[in-house]
Amino acid sequence: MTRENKDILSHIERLCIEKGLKMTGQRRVIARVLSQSHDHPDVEELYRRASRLDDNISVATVYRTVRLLEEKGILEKHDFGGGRARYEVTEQGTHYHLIDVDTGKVIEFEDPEHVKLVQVMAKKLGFDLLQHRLELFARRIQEK
Amino acid sequence: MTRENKDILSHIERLCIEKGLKMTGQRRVIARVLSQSHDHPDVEELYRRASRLDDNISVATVYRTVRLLEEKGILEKHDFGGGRARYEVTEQGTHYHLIDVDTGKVIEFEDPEHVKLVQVMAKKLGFDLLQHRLELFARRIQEK
DNA sequence: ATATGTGCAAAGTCTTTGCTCGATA
DNA sequence: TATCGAGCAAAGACTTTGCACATAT
Repeated sequence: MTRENKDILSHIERLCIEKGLKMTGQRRVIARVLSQSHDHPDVEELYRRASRLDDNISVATVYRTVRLLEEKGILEKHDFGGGRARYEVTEQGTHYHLIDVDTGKVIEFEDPEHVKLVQVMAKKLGFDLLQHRLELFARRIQEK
Repeated sequence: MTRENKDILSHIERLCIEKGLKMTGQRRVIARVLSQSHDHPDVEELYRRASRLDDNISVATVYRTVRLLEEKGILEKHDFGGGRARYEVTEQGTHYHLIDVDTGKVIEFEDPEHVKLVQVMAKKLGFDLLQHRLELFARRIQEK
């Protein structure tokens, strides 16, 4: 990889370095792609985006990298149906997903009250909550 | 299939008949297995349980049957991680899952208030809620 | 220099499907 | 009997992995 565009580290690249990961050219590209992605791409899509920046990347590497980043807590893996895993950069603070069943688009939203609520739910069942997910499958309200 | 044990229809078999499904011996067995299962088995496990009752069943048929029953609304498909789909009989009234991360066990619970709450959430975002899922990943509280 | 990452293609999982035979309504 | 289901094995879709080579630290 050349030096151009390298002085500015992407957000994810910084996180990778903090975690002590060896930064290869491929990982830098994938990190950059992830930093610029504000949706929930699957591996195939990440591979497509990464290849646009650098065609020296194999899909196997994308698979290996997302797994690595997930283990490091940098990425989150989701299953929104459709058979392929989808990824997004871990954000601080829980957020939820509403999936538009007609378009497949995912809308994110937060609800701090709900976060407290589910902790109480778990406690009532005798558990300490580690993680949770709330997913709404819905259809846009028709306005005529 | 012989007549033995046939006079008593299982709960699921009754539902299948109501939906107008052709009841083959295999479907009857799978229906019986499902009626007796109060957990969240995957296809492999259903196949194992069905084979115990009748070894004339192929795993392909189990796949075809769970898909059919899911389409008919008799079964629900879940993804609790682990790569394979897991099934449970549809119950009236939404319920939620708490997954014990140490044992993998799934605890079901209901919360009618929460059902209303998420409908409001969706509405605020401009959507009509079709389905939703809430899953808690948690660890049993230590008492010493 | 050494440990680790990558590409490629093969293999692994889970699931679906084409075809022929068999069973249900 | 005509239609639909089942078994079997092959194919599909997504993901992982073994091996030889390349690269970061």
